[in-house]
Parts: sequence; C-alpha cells; structure tokens
Amino acid sequence: MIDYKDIETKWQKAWEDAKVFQPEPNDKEGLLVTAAIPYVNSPPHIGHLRTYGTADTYARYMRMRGRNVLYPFGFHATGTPVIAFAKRIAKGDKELIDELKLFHVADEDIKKMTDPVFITEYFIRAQEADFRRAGMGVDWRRKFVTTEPLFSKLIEWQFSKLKEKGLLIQGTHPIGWCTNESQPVGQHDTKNDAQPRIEEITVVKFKDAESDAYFVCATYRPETIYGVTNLFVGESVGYVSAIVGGERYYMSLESTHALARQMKIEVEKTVDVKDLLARHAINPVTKETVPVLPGFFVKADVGTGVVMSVPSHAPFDYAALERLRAGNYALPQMEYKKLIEVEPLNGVSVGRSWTEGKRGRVTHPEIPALAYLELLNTNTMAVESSLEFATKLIYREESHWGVMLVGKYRGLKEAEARENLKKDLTASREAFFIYEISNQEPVYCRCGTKVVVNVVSDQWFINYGDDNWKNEVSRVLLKMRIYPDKYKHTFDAVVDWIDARATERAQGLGTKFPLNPEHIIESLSDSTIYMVFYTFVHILRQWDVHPEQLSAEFFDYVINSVGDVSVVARITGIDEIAIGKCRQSLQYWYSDTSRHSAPDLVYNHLVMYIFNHVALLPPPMWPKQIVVNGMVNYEGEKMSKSLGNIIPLGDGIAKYGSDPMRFIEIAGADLDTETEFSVDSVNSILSKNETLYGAVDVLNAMNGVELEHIDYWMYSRINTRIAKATEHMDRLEFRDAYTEVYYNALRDMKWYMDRGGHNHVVMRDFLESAILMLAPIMPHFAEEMWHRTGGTSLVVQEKWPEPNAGLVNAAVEDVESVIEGTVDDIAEVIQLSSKIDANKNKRISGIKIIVADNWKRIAYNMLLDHRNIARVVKDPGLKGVDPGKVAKFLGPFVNRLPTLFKVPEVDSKEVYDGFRGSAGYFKKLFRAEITVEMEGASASPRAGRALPTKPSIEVIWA
RNA sequence: GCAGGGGUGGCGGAGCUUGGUCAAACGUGACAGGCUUAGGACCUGUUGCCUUAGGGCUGCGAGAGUUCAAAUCUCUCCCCCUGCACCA
Repeated sequence: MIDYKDIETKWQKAWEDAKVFQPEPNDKEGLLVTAAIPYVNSPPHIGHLRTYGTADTYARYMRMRGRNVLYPFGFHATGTPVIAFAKRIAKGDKELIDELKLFHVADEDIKKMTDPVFITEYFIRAQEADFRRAGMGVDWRRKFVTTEPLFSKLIEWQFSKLKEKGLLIQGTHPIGWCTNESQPVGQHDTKNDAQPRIEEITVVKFKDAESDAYFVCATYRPETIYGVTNLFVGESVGYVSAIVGGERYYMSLESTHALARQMKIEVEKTVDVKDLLARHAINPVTKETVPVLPGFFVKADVGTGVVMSVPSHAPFDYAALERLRAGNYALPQMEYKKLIEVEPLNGVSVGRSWTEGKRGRVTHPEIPALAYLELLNTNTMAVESSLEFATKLIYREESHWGVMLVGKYRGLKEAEARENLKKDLTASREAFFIYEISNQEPVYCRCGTKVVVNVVSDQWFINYGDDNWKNEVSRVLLKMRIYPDKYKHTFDAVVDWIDARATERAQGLGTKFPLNPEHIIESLSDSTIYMVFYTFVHILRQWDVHPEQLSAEFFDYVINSVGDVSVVARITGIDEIAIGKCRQSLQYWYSDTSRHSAPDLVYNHLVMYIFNHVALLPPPMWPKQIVVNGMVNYEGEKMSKSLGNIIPLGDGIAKYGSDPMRFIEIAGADLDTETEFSVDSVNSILSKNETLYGAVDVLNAMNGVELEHIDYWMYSRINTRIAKATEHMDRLEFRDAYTEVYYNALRDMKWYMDRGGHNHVVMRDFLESAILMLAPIMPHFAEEMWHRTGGTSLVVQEKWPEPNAGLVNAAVEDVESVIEGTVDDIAEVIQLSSKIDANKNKRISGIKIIVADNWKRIAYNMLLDHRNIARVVKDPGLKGVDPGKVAKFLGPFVNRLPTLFKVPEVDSKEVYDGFRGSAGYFKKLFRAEITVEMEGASASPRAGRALPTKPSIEVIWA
C-alpha cells in the first residue's frame, strides 16, 4: 500500500532541501508561470486545486522540458470582502461561523476574526500550508499580499502612469444606491443578494400646448414617437410640477424621489390629475397636438409616471384606449399608424418567433398591437400578464426583424432607428436619459430601504474604451497563445465591448487612490500587473528596502529602463546592485510567461491584465500566453456553501492523498470543461497506482533477454505514446496526454504481461518513461516510484522522455492488433458454434488460425484506389493471381465502397509469424492446440473466408 | 435585451477545425461471470434495436438544405448555461 502522507512529506522535504523551486535567472530560457492569486477570506477547498494544480503541472512539465521555470504565489486581500467578513464575525453570523468550523478553524481564532489584519494573516498561513501539502512547486520566497505597503508602491506607480498616459478619465456613472445609508449598493448589500440591474430609459419631452411646462414621457421605444396618439397619466397618481434645469416638468411625485440622485429636481407644487387631463401636448418630432388621457396601467413609481401612447404598437396603450371607449369616454379622432413591419419568415410575420400555445387568427395586421393580442387569443380586457406577454413578444420581434416604415429613419432596422433617434433627441434637448432599477422584483438594501439609482459625477475610470489602446490590445491578442483555443474569440469579443471601468471605491482595503486619497483603488484594478512584483520582491526584502524608497524612478528604471541606475540609487537610497538585480530579474522572467485562471476571470481580470501590461510595460514584456481551466464539481454537483458539499483541501489531501486528487482534477477532464470529483474516480486512481507500484516487483522477477515480437511491440507503443503525450502536453491537453501515459499505458502493460512479455530491460524502459511522464501531475508518487526502480536523482529534475522514432514500428503494432482482435473473434466463434447440436457434449480439441493470402490485402487496397474490380484485376501488381479469385473476393465490397478504408500494409508473412509467435498465448487462453496456416497452404474449407485483418478461424470439436 | 458558450447513449463527457475507419473515445452506472466465507477492491464479458458465425436497422435538440456520404458543412427555429461592472 502506498502511504501518500508519508511520500508527500518525504519528497516535499527533499525538493525543499534541494531548492528545486527557487530558481534565479540563468543561461536557460526562462518561463514565468502565474495563476490568479486567491482571495484570503477562507482556507482553500478542493476546487482551488484545479487552477493552481494545472499551473503547477504545466510548470513542472516545462521544467522537465529544459526550461528554467518560476512558479510564484501571492495573496489577494484588497476590497471589501475582508472588512465585510470582520463585520459578519462581529455580528456573530452563524452561517459564516459554521462554514469556518467546516474548515476546522478554532473557536479562539474565529473570535479574533473581527480584525481584518488577523483575518488576512490567518488565511494566508492556512492557504500556504495547504498548497504546500498539495505539492505546489512554488517559490515561496516571493510571496506577498496585495495589502502590504511595498506592493502599494507598485500600484501607485501604475496609476500615476495611467494618468500620465491619459487613460484615467472622469465622468458620471450610474450605480445602485441606498438613500438611507448613503452608500453604493452591490449584490452583497441587498436582500436575497439580488444584483441591482440598471436600465437606461429615454424620456421624451412633450410641451404643454397651453403653458411653458413639459410632459416628460419615459419610454423604451422612442422611435415609436411617430405613432403617438395621446399621452397617458394615472388617475390615482399624485403629480407635481417640478423645476429641472430651469424647465418645468409634469411628473409623478414618486418619480421625483427616485430620480433625485440623477438630476437636480425642485418640486414646485402638486398638480391635480384632472388639471393634466384637460391639457394637450405637442409631439416634439411630428409637432402634432395630442390629448392627455387616463391610462389604467400607469404607475407612479415607474419612469416618470407619464407615458406616451402608441396604440398601434403597444398593447397596453391599445387596450387602455379601447377600455376608455368601452366606458364611453369621449375620445377624439385618432389615427393608428403602423410604424414598423416585421420581415416574415416562412410567410409568418406576426408571431414568427412564437411556437407554443394556441395561435389565434390574425385579422388586423395593420394594427400590430391588436394583431399580437389576436395571435395570443386574448383581448383588450385581458389581465395585465397577458398584455405584458404581448408587449414582450411584439418588442422582441420588432426589435429583431422590424423595419421602419415611417420617419427620418424609414427603411432602417428598428433597433438602429432607435439608437439614431436617441442621439438626435438628446442632442436637440428634446429628450434625456434616466436610469432605473430594472429587476422584476424591487431591490431592497439590507437595511430595508428600496435601492435607487445614483448618478455619481467626477468618478474616475480606467478608460478601457480608448480606441488606440483597444487596437493595440487586439494586435497583442493575435500573437498570444490562448488555451483552450475557443477563448480567443471570447477575448476578442470582450476587448471589443469593454468600456471605461470605475476604478476608485469609497470603502475597503487597498492602496489609496492617488487622485483622491479619500478613496481606495478598486480591487480588480490593483491586481493587473502584480506578476511583475514576483520577479523582484524577494530582492527588495533581502536588501531591506522600505516602501517609501520605491519611488516612481525605481519602477521607471526597473520596468521601462528609464533613467540611470546611479541616479535612481541616489534618489531612492537603494543599492545600485539591488536595483540592477531587480531589473535583470524582471527582464529575464518576463521573456516568457503563462497566465492561468478559471473562466470567471476572462471577462474582467484577464482582459484587464492584457490592457495594463500593454499600457505600462515595454513590448517584450507583454502577455504571451493565457490558460483558462474549468471548475470542479463534486459528485455531480457544483460545490457551494448552500449544498454544504465543500471539501477543505486539507481534508481531501488527508483522505485521498494529494497526487490522486491532482490527477482527477487536472487530468480528469479537458482543460476548459468542469471536472468531476468523486470518491469513485479517486478510488480508481488509487488502485491503478497500486498496480503500477506492484509492477516494480513484477519487473524485478523478469529475466527475459532476447527481444521477441511482443517486446518490439512494447517499444513501439512506449515511443508512440511518448510522442503523442508530448504533443498533448505542449498544447496543455492534460487529459489526452494522461489518457495516453496512464490509462492506455497501463493497458499496454497488462497486455504485455498477458502475452507473456518478460523482458527486464523492456519493462524497465516502459516503467521509467511512465514515471517520468507522471512526474508533473503526480510528483510525489512519481518520485517514490523513481527511487523504487533504482533512481538516485530527483525525478522532478529529470528530463521528460524523448520519443525514439526508430523504435516505432507500425507493422508490429498492426500485427498485434490483428492478434488482439482475433482473441475476441475466437471466443465468439467458440460461443456460437458450441450451440450447434453437432457439438453438444464435445470439447474443443484444436483451433486453426488461417491467415489471409498476401494478394487479398493488395487487391483490397487497390479496390479502394481503383473503385472498380475490372481495373484491379488488370493491375500489374496482381500479376499471377487468378483473376476469378480476385473478383470473387472483392465482389461483396464493391457496393460498400464508400464506407471502406484501407487496411495496414503489412505482409501476410508478418501476420503469420506473429500468430506463430503467439501460439503459446492462444493455447494457454483457450486450452487447445493451436495451428496457424497460410490460406493458400490450408486445406480447411473455411480458409477462403480469411480477410486481411481477420484470419479465418476454425474450431475443432471432439 | 446585449455578448460568449452549449444541446450527443442510463449518467458525465469526447468527437465536431480537416464530412466517411462512429453505435460513437474515455470515465461512471447497470447486468452476467470470475476471485472471495461474505462485502469491498480487482479481473472478464455484455450494456440502442434485431440477429445462434463476425450481419442488418435506427440513431447524436427540431426542421430544411448541400453531398455518393453529415453528430460533423449551410440555413431557420426551439431550449439551456455564463457574464453584463463596484462584484472579487
């Protein structure tokens, strides 16, 4: 039995003693492998092993391929989570405390976790300990945390540079806001953790025909303004006149509260809704004068409480007018103008995307709003949910496939017309935008207050929308290696869409924002170039450099080679040698880099990583490679606190051993897909490892010296596998690589032994290559095996095996696969023929294997070239073979030609020899005498049935 | 809504870029057998349907198309997942 705990501690110590993972620049080609640093608000669970283990496996692999590899580690603590954590502990949050207990955090430590400093220190310790146990080949001398002063100096430099380059901009920014606490509200600040969604609404100003005031109508579809027949107000809504920007607006009282954070609103006086209903308003685009009517659906707290009515395209508006008519409300003459035509699909235009439910007959295509109600088999008195559904459907179809029939943008797609009109109307000040929380359910802050939108002004952004910057990043992306491949498109798309991003925060841990020291730098923005820090942080510590010494001159010189080292030394007071070392180290390690992370960071961190590197570092140091790995599921389910299925990494290692867990998580699934962690899967690794472990004893008992067919086969397989595995490893296809060198190699080993392979040297070569190739992923086990088979060096410092193409022998492998297939065939033949009455109560006395004549293979492959029997027969390659026999043999294949493939070009003689050589194996397997014959020399009536890859089999019963 | 990614056998999940060797890798589950006092582990076989000699049929979200040939290419539709910013 393998004692994983024992081999883990043993070999981890050996690596540590040999300083295997503490590289410095040398004459080899360097490689810096980094993974996104973990947040320190919890100890690691088994899911964390995926990313860090993938990076570690890659680092170890590349080291064995001869590169000088650095794999450092750091910790992330900036932002609000640690503070929120401390607050929750202070409040005695039971859920959090239970979670900590799951991770075996001691009560006395939990008590101390009201202190953010203690929290970060505690979890840094816990994480480092667990990742060490997991066998991470990390240079721990270089660890740091993003809250330390030394690190802050790098971030200050980063932001001063961004400012210099004009990449920091100020502007307004809508955010969720609690009016009670006067604080921004994010997802974790709301009841039920609802993410406040903010939506932009266009507000169009309709001038009151009788005064200087405006009706301000909120709408999602300003392009329908051409069809406005009237305005709607709510009869039970309280309205006011309010002064906004020197103009007088009619709007609901509620809306003045909701919008108070977005514009300066001075409520003047309340206005009776009856008064409004008596008025008329002027359409700013068509200049038509329209009446103001009561709308049953108008709500005080949505938009402005005033709505423009487009009955031709809005089911609610259409229904409201119909209801007024039904109530004998005096309505003026109105024209229901059709504004948009949906392009039909298969003749269907109204409802082309709607396939469920019972369709009603559409009789009024000229009034789309009505047509959609008809389609849904409903009417104007329908419940609101039906009208809502109709609204959604018409909105979707018209936005998608609608073309404008009227107005300035006639002929354009509706969606484009909408954007153009928004621009036009806001430019002419006939409209403006408001923002609203668009969640279905209202969102409440944890304090109970309804969340509103606040438009923050003078907010600093990093302007990722800058065109020059984007273009440069796009060019860099073209040259980058990205694994898996599909993320290339994703990155392109994200770069295309990413825009200015707010970069300062009012609260949280982190580096003070230089342009507003009251604020801190947002915690994704401060972790975009930290990999730079790994390359020289240990030098800074070694030379006892203080934070205040790290001036801009230092980073300018070290990172961008600006200035003179002696001047920098004088300014900073740092030794010239230390500064030089820092610069040299950075340049060396940044010559090639690989960045690893889970897919959730693709959309933010990884893109920002590229952007910031491009902006701040010289071109040779720009990102080279990004590797994205999937997440980990546990027993078929996503690991989550609510499911209570989170397994602490430490527990997992103690229970299963670090290597089997590494194998399952890293090689258990393709790089980009979720990997399935289950007890069963780990157990299967445990037992396979035992088999390999035991194979060493088998090896020691082997004594064969002469090379036989099966030995050549084994050599061929070993080298084929090395070649394939290497290709896969280079592309980070760990799963495919390890299917080759672990699962399939184990099967080869078994087949080799079953077939009577017993050559000590061959078996030794096999095991050695397998151990070497397992070293990156199961380093402790490989190390143990390495020494068990007599190795004296450390396997982690050994070279990855080179495939020997000269030992790859396709013919030998082909023959062997014919033999393997024949085993199954014989078994089947025995089973089937035993049921024949004539064979009742008889035993097998012999098995005759009849190998097809050589011309059959030649003829068969010719048929696939010539596609025609006549031409095959005439082919000079078949000279001397009876044309009648050839034609008879090929006949059955002709009509199946499209599905046939060539058989390997292996001479029948080789196949024959192969069977002769394996007769002993067959004899042992079937307990019968084995005869091997060539078809041409056989007297058996079954001889003619032999096929190139399938010998004919005759079972003799007696 | 916008953007990205998907829909394959009992399940998970390959394959689809370069259409044919795909009834579909690999894993897992199920069934039968072996080994065992038994269980576990391990080994062997079976696991879409039909077929007592290696054969046939149906099949990869739905529909249509291209092709001698489609899980694989094109189009349309339906459904699912993820992200959308103060949240690391």
